[in-house]
Amino acid sequence: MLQFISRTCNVAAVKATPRPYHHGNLREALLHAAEKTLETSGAQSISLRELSRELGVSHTSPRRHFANKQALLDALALRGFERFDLALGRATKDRGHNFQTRLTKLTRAFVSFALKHSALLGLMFEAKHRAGAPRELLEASEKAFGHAAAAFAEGQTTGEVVAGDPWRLSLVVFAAMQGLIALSTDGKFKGIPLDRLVGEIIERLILGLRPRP
Amino acid sequence: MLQFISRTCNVAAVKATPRPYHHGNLREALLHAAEKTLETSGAQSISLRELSRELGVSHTSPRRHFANKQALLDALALRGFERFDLALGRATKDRGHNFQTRLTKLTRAFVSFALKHSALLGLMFEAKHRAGAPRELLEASEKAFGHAAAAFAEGQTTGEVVAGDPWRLSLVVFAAMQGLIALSTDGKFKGIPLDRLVGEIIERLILGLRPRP
DNA sequence: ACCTGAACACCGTTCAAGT
DNA sequence: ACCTGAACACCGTTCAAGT
Repeated sequence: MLQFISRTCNVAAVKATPRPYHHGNLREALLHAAEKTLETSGAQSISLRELSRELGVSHTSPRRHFANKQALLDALALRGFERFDLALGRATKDRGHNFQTRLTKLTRAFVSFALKHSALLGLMFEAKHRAGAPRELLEASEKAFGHAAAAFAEGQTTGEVVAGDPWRLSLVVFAAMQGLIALSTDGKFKGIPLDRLVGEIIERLILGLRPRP
Repeated sequence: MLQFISRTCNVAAVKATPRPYHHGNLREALLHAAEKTLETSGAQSISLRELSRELGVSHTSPRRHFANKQALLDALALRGFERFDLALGRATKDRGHNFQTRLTKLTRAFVSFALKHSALLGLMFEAKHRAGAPRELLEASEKAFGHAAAAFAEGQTTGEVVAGDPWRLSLVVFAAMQGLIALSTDGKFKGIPLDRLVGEIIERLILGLRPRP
């Protein structure tokens, strides 16, 4: 399986082999190459001309698959949200735990995704924020964050969570995680690794900032 | 005073008036023009050549004042953090209130800054996050966020806040705000304006997600 | 349907030269 | 000390033409 992937995706191999006039899978190849560039050199280093060069096609061929550069970035962001959704779904599918445990798993999955794909996550939110962002992108984002709302709703039925709109309650947690990542550098906040902070923050959110009466 | 500013900063006036060989204030003028572009068209639209054109100087003259484009963006981010610091400082200087009120004022100031200068805030965090970001930028960020830590420390002395490192406690609040902004679109989350959500979130953070016993 | 090549209007950065 | 002009090596996008 891994060999299959590396054979179809290996850029050098594609370049060396005499390529037919039609690439056959240019859209996929562009997205794959773009993501590699994103993770290694940042979003600003993504260039349609450079990607074309890597894939051995003319610099105008991306046009057939993406109306412009932004469309390619949006497609990359959409894939990001889809994978993000899967990661969060996996983290919450096990219902045999209490609310705090589920919430901790969910937030750890979030932080883990953020650390592994930090440039992609940045691109995802930037694309979503853009004026005139495609509807699919907003929907994909909504879907991913729905996992938290679902966990909160279930926590309410078991009496572990206060009453209120689950979406607005879950906002607090996601916001805290998203912000934690934004405020941190190198996966650390004031020298403490993020994944060590997660458990602490979740407990603080559940118990509140006020001293116990 | 306002007239003075508009006279010295008005780009059209500078362009129309026969300009001496030395601009005299090119560094300032570049930063001012760059911020205008940032707020109206986004960070990606900032171009050294275009700024030079607007100011009526050659496209190579920015080089004397900024080693490269990134240096100009960093300078812009640094100014952002300084203004951010001032805004948060003003919001917390009045000590005649309880912890919840002070915290709400602080977070409202944060959200207000974020809504007024969203592109700048984005640039600030991106610049801070960059590998090899200048030390000044990290220090300026630290200084601004110190206002929250101070409010938490004081809340502890009056028994309104649980024990613990004030920096780590304040992280929860700032993270929540930062994330709230990131997760929202157009200053709204699911149609509800951010400033309406702030009070609700602060109360939730203070009381906790758990139902009252 | 998919890809190419030439052309256009942009970039940032470097460097020798001017005031 | 500060600014300029020419040059270099890049961009994204358009469009007529090729397979």
